[in-house]
Amino acid sequence: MSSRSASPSSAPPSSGRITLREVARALGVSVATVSNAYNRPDQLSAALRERVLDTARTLGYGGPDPLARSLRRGRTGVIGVVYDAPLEYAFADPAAALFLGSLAQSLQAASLNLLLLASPGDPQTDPLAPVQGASVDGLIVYSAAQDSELLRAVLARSLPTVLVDQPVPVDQSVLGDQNGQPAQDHRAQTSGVQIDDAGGARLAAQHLIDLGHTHIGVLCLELGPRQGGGPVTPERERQVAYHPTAERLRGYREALAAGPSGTRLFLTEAERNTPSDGERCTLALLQSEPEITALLCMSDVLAQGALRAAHSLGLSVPQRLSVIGYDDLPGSADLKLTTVWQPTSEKGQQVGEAMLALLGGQIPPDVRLPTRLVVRGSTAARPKTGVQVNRLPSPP
Amino acid sequence: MSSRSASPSSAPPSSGRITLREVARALGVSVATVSNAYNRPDQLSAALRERVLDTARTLGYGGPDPLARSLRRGRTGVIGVVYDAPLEYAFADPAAALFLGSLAQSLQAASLNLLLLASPGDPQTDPLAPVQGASVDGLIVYSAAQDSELLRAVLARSLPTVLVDQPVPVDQSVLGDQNGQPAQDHRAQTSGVQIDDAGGARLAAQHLIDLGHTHIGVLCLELGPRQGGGPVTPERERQVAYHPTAERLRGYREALAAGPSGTRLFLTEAERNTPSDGERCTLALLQSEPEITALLCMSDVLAQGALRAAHSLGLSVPQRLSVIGYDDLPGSADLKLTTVWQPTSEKGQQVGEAMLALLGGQIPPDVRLPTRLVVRGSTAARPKTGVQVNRLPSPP
DNA sequence: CCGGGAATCTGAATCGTTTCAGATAACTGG
DNA sequence: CCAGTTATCTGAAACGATTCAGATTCCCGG
Repeated sequence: MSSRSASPSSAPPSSGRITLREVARALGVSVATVSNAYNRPDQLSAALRERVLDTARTLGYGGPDPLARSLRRGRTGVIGVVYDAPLEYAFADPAAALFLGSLAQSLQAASLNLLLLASPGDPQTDPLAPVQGASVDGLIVYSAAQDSELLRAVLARSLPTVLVDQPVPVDQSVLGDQNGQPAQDHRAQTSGVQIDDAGGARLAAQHLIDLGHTHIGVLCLELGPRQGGGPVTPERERQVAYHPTAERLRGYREALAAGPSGTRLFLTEAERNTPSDGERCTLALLQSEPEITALLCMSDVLAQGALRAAHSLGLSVPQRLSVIGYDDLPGSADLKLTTVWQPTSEKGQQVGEAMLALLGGQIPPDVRLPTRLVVRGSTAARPKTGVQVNRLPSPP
Repeated sequence: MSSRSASPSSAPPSSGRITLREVARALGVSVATVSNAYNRPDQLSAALRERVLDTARTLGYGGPDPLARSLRRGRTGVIGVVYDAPLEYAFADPAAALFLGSLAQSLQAASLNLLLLASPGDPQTDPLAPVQGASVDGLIVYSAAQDSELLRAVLARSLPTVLVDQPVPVDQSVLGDQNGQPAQDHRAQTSGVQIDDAGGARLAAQHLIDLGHTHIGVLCLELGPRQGGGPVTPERERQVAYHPTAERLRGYREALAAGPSGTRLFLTEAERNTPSDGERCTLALLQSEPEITALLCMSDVLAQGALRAAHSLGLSVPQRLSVIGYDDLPGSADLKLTTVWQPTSEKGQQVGEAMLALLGGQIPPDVRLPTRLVVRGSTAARPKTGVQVNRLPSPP
């Protein structure tokens, strides 16, 4: 009724996706006006705006292309989460899931979405490509080996970056371009959030020592990327690349050093952080070191496997074998697992807030969150008897 | 030594982020050449390419901007996953995590990354914004209420889309623009992957009926978005918006209809899919319907809560109370939970492959995967005695 | 010495927006 | 009726790349 004009120019806009320009042309207005109809309603009359939106709908135009908009505006509304293992591992780990959940929540408040950036398992493709090619406003590194190419690639992007459970490297060491170029001070854009990994580990080991255990098995998380697991040689221990693993190990050793001199640690490395790997490691470890009466596990997930192994070996927990985990997952209380609690959700929130601060141009201070020992039913005093765990039934 | 020229034009490129153009200018070559140095090494001499890359490094240029590249190329390398609840829920649900993991894996093979698109819990912000504003090559809908705005927004983007556990709506009903505009045939870009939800549910209910149970409680997943939980009225049941919930309910009812006429179902709806909600619901349900001897749970997570509740009430499972779950999570075997297995990982893989096919211009057929009943130790015949579960101790 | 083909490199259009700096028109009060 | 606002709308320059269609140069056999 009201609109008199409709199709002044009859230039065939052809097929394909409709653009702002075509809407503008169809109405005989400028593209700026159409853009304004979407982004700044106050810049045009309500009537015209209505007509624009109507025409857009009729033409099947779904609004400004997000990509072009991002390019022009300089912001994408996306934060990348870097994970240096195949992504399915991330989801398989409840602690990671919990962390990501709370991270996502705190970022969502600022309308930011998470882009999952994982190293492909496939050795064909370049593991750095995702990080280098991602359109993001910021990066969060959830786990990367110290001094790794991946970490370097992240910092090279000079984006706001938050490092989780990992120290922020000093400039020179990590960005050592042989040609002395300063390569931007990435430190100004980078912040760190960590937990007291070593402290928690120390408490755990101390607990076992206090209970009188002298032969303690340690189920380690991966020491470095893609290696394979198994007994840990001193040499391998020296090369530990993952910071949390290194710290927890350090904590264990510190407690040991402070305890009675006869106590010994038997290290084994899980190939992956899964219950079945924990189970496998436990079986192997107990087989080769039958005097072990307690297990320090670097995650509740591994501990769960240890419990399973103990069960299948007929070793009662905690009477014959004490088991202690790390993380304190939601399900661990049900298992009566003694473990080291860490504020996983709060960590996610802190990381989110640090990112928000960085995006806002501030430089938030590094955060360090506490850990705590939660004693439940999976630990007890070292069995009094002559400790003959020997002659294990071979696993079925 | 070799390079003779270095800085012909001395126009100050000023500060900020370095661009392709500035690298080109510094070298005195065209931008096309610099671009080719990165994207088509065969288009320039190795020597020049080396010089280009060197200069780029010196200047601190980190390679072509992903955003601009995506705009020009028309591909982003990102697939959006739409989840119509706050994201922290997604991560809290092991089944979702499992699914996402395998999905991510299958997409990673094609160098595609996952962008998590969740409805913000905050009612302030537009829940459609993430979907409308995401720069993606395709969308995967993990859970959305039927006929919802969200689903409409997804389809309106006319991108390759895969609907998970949800029927693909027919054109007209969902895209009914009042002005008869056809609005693109989105069906050609949309594919579906589902499981036999109803079938699995039927088996579960049948199992309980076969065991002689006549008063069966049902712990439902959310029937619709943001509601609140509690006993399910017939009216509410009619409005169930989530497809899996509807289907499972249908399966339960079908088995019931085929069984002895005295059997009754007592429905209650969990507010969220968490163990503690399952526990809460179970307590409430048993309180109000003490004759219940068996529980059908729509997820293993809820079942886990049910087990916890039973434990705290002193009801032994399965002697006094049978519990049956849905999903068959990795941890459920440990709990001896009888449950309905679904191929969660395969589902993720199928969804990934369907997306790949769509991106490749094909139209993959809809997929429907089977479910199976896994009988473990949490179900048994209905207790013979006069079933006096009455006089429950009030929860502490 | 010449025509033709390969090897290199460049100009300019394009991707689809946003936004700044006006231009035009309409209204205000004096 | 005019200067000064205010309300609307537009032109054109970014944003940072990719890519197609040449333009040059070089090399080679004839």
